[in-house]
Amino acid sequence: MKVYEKNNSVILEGITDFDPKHIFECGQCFRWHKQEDDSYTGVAKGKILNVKREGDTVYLNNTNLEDFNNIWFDYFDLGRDYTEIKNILKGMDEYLDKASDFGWGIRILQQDGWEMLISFIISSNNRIPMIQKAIENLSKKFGKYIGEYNGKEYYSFPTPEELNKASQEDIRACQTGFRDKYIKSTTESIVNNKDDVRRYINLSTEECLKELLKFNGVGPKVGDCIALFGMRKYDTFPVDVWVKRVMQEFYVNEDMSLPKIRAYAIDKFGDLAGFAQQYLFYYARELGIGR
DNA sequence: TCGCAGGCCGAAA
DNA sequence: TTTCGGCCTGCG
Repeated sequence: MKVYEKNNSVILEGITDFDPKHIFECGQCFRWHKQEDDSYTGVAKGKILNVKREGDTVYLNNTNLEDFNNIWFDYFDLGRDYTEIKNILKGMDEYLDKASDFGWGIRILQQDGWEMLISFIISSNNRIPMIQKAIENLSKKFGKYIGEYNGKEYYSFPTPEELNKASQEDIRACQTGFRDKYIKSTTESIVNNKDDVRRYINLSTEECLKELLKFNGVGPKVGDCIALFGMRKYDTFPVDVWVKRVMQEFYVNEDMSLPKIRAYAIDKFGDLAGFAQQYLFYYARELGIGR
């Protein structure tokens, strides 16, 4: 892969296993929006970025080499060999073979743990457009104005201290619904205890999940998502309705409970469970499997 | 209309 | 330990 900077863009030539649609629509993030030219614009780490792919070239627009090296290389998990991951998964069974071909360009973003914590609390029993709207509202009300890109204003996700200024009513006014009390309680707990969820990255997967489940509004599925998408715990397997459907379609009985499906998958896919989950989720949702 | 959506909480079995 | 009802909100 050749990397160079040109006109406020960083260009990645000859890149493999990278597709914006697959990355931004496989269920791991909520702040990236598709543009008219099929590129995606979003906010991460307090920066606005636009991502576009043409063949085996990826354009990271509105950035420079310094930010690429300090931020985006890790954010897009570019140090990991996804070709190898897919090869191992393909060897496991025909369903993963198909699913990893279908979502060939998926990468698990290394997102901020705190943002994942609040985002996935909002995701419970909710729809994706509503989740996106609520996160957008919280950012606009309590985050910082970052700037404008293509005529649209962007705001950073609020820090724990910034969000702690919001009352429960303020939070509900951002369209969070009944999850307002969970967000308030979780934010308060973090600020009052001077906790930093980034330290959870250093914990074992088991310890990490145990800590996450202490927060109000975080159950098994939400905890798994935060651990996988925000804490680099790749040996977890979040079971949402789509994953449940695809697992029941291909692997297990119709009546198997969620915790048992999770245990089955972690046992079967091991250290690559999180990656398998992403390929299976994207495959199931795009094709409407089990509906 | 009313069920339901990328679940969780608290109570009850 | 596992099961169940209720829940903001907006869409089909």
